[in-house]
Amino acid sequence: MLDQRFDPAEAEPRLYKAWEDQGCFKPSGDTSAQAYSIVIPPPNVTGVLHMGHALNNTLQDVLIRFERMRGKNVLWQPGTDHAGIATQMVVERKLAQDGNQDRRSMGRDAFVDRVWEWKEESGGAIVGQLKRLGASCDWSKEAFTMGDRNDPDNSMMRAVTKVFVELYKKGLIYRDKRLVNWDPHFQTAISDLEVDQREVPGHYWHLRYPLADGVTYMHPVKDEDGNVVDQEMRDYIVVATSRPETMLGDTGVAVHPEDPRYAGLIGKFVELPIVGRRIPIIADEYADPDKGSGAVKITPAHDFNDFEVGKRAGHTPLNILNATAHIVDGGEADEAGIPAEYRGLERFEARKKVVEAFEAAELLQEIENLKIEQPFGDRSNVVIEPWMTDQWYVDAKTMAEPAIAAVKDGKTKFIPENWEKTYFNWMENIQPWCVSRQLWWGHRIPAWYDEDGNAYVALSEAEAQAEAGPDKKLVQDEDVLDTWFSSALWPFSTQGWPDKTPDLDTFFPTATLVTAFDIIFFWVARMMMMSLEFMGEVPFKDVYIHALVLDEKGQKMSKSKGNAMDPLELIDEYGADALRFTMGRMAGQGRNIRLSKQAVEGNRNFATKLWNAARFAEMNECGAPGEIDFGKIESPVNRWILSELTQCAADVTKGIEDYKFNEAAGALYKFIWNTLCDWYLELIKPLLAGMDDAAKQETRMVCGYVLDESLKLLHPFMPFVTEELWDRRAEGRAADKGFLMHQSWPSIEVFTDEAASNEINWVIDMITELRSLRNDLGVPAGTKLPLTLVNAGAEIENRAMTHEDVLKRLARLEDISMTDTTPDGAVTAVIGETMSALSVADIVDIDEARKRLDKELAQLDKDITSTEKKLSNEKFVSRAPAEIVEENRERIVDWTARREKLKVARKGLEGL
RNA sequence: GGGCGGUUAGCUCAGUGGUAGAGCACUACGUUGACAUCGUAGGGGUCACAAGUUCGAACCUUGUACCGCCCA
Repeated sequence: MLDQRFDPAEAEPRLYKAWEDQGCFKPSGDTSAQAYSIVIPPPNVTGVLHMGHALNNTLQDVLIRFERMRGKNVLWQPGTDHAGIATQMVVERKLAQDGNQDRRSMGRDAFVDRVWEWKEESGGAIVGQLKRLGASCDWSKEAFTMGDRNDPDNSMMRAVTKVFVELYKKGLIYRDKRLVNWDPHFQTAISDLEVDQREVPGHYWHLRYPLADGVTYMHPVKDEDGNVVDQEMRDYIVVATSRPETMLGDTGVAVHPEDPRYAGLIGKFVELPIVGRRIPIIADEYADPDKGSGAVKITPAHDFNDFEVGKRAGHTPLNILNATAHIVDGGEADEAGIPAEYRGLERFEARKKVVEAFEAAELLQEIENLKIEQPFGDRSNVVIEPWMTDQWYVDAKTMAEPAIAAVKDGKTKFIPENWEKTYFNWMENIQPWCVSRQLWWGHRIPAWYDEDGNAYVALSEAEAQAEAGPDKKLVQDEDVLDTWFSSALWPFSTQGWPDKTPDLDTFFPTATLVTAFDIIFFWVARMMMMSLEFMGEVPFKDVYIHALVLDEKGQKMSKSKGNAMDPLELIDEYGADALRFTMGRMAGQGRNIRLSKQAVEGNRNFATKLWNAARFAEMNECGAPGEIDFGKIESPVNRWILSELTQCAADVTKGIEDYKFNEAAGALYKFIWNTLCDWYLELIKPLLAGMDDAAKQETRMVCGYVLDESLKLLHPFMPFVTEELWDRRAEGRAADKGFLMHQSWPSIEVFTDEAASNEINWVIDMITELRSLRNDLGVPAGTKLPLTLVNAGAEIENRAMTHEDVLKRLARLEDISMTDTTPDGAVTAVIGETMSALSVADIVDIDEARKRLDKELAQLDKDITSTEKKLSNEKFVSRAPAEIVEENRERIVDWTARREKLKVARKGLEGL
């Protein structure tokens, strides 16, 4: 006997373990079947499961379980990525907490060992969390972007090295000195995408740069409204900056070539305060006449725009910051002419001191308070500095071309389609991809330098040495590769590439990538580029972009806002099935998900409802019949539920195939709750309790069958409760057929029986309307009333007699009788097409009965009038499709007949 | 500045041209040997606004307003 309710906390771990122990997640290996593969977007090895993961992996698991049941040879490839900065950060922090040496004093090898130890002990917690969610990944193939520490020859490592070397040989990787986003905290370059542009309160300092050589000019003076009222003579030019300390590295001042105010100054010089350097005033369209003073200081070594301006003007960038964002010392400081008291100052200290110096020299014109956009490292939360360094770059522009073409040609499709635009927009404006990072945790760059600084890029040190010649002393590049460089290879590196393996043959390219939009740039684009370059094929046919999970108020969840919901807490409280089904029901295309606890609770209730339906089946000996022959089913209610079931199967299948998860989940919810539980189980109760053994047997069989098929259809969304019920119901099943997750997906052929549907829908309408009438009249819930049908006609009378038990039970009727004349002392109503009289005697509110009829009559009058008007419109009749016109005509007929009967009923109430 | 999306019941959202829907919340009533994590019934909407196309618009077009997000 089933318990009163499902206990997810007990059942879920047990079921997951059973699946895993039996190897249920491995591909079937059936090579005659179509292969279907998904690679998981590898979560950070430092990560913990958040709502985004929960959604992302639920949807993947729905697809995977669905296709597995459809008989495909299915692989869901799991794994984690090594998350260069994040992991290094975690381990460094841990070292500090434990009072150990920092990484620099312990040395590179020892530190990297320490990171591996951390990874093995506490990394990958998220894997266990994915299991709690029910993810049916093939864990025997779990991969890691850094490969296997104990196997230096592992393919994940070799893949990265091979790709780097080959791209270098093709000229698609090169070394260059450019500005990068420099994180002074981690002392590494980071990508644009790891930089958060945040709007913060800041200042514009308006600085006066004195003109050199005694030059003066007339500058317009404006009044409060901005009108020019006067001219004044100036011996300085004003520049505005939010970073005054960078002036130490200024190489010029730019004005717009067509700005009349400064036309005479172009080619003149200013004498840079503090450092005393003479720098030119140049014309460049970058200077915006409407912004600030219209003149802008140029610091090529510390600003991306200035870098370009400086290049155009032929300036040599002057670097004034070191790797920790302190003012330089030594040769570089000498070159820039930086006074001793500024050297070695931290950047914000230097800023303060520069401003003070300008103030003291009466060169500080104004401090404007305003919001400024400032770049922050998304991991370090410190202000990022544009900084000149030598880095390795991938020629992304060249590699993007085939990746753009592949989507244009439809080889890879985005769903929803409009994300293509985002992809194209980014790909078409792609910048060189800086792939080197000044970290220790990651794939070491396979480049060696001789003493003259010549680089040798090779698969191994020995090869590099061979290339350089025996006399050269080589040193390997200190840097590692960007984590995304290795995850870009994920769809094929996880399948054994560069070796030619059966898995690679079978599971590459993958079927679908499931991800959120924010990773299109990070990852999708890069996988496209790398797969096309090295495999000659797109990595996946479909890219399904799902929503973000927001809180109830529609805000992004974040730890700092404190509005984050923990999926594991929700799983603890309501079960993984409830969370998954909630995600599925809300995963409509192109819309974000606002998650609330209430929603999850509602879906937990849905699981309980299903559980109790199974309990009902158990109590009534509705076993597990396996396949049944629809042709032999006789009773209308059973034929009706089979047609509803098959329609549901078709809808669920279509929904998942089209990535319309909400439609699939919605169809299941509606079928199981509103059709199966609310009606079918109620309608069959008299049959199950009745004396007709044949009907009873048939009903038991159909009920059991429908329940089992429902479990199959629901399984991809709610794997645990369905598997548990499948197992608990196994007793009646002919043979042990194993796990539900390995059953065949139901057929999508829809079984229809219009006559049965009409009959059952009549019963349902009858009951609904009688209940509504009783409620409106204020009939006490427990009171049984006699019902009389007046002039109902043979078909209706037959139906009423056939379904007498059900009608009596569900509409609380004393009995049902037929008559030709309206009985006295009864309240009459029109139910369906039938005048019906409920003998309610004095227990009802006759006023309410009249009101009810008046209301309905008024509504009918309105509907009839407006439809008549429509039909009298010649244009409607001539232009609208014939079936629509016909439909409206039929409506009029039906409504008019109903109105006549209502009028009679209303008249009957006059005397009461 | 460029792009994308949204605006439908108190809330969260379905609804791609033909009688406005669901879940939650709310109100009333609870009886039936699956289920109170439940059942039955009910109230509640100028589909943001304006103009247009159409026999007919929540849906198509244009514009406006407001709200998100992405990119620069």
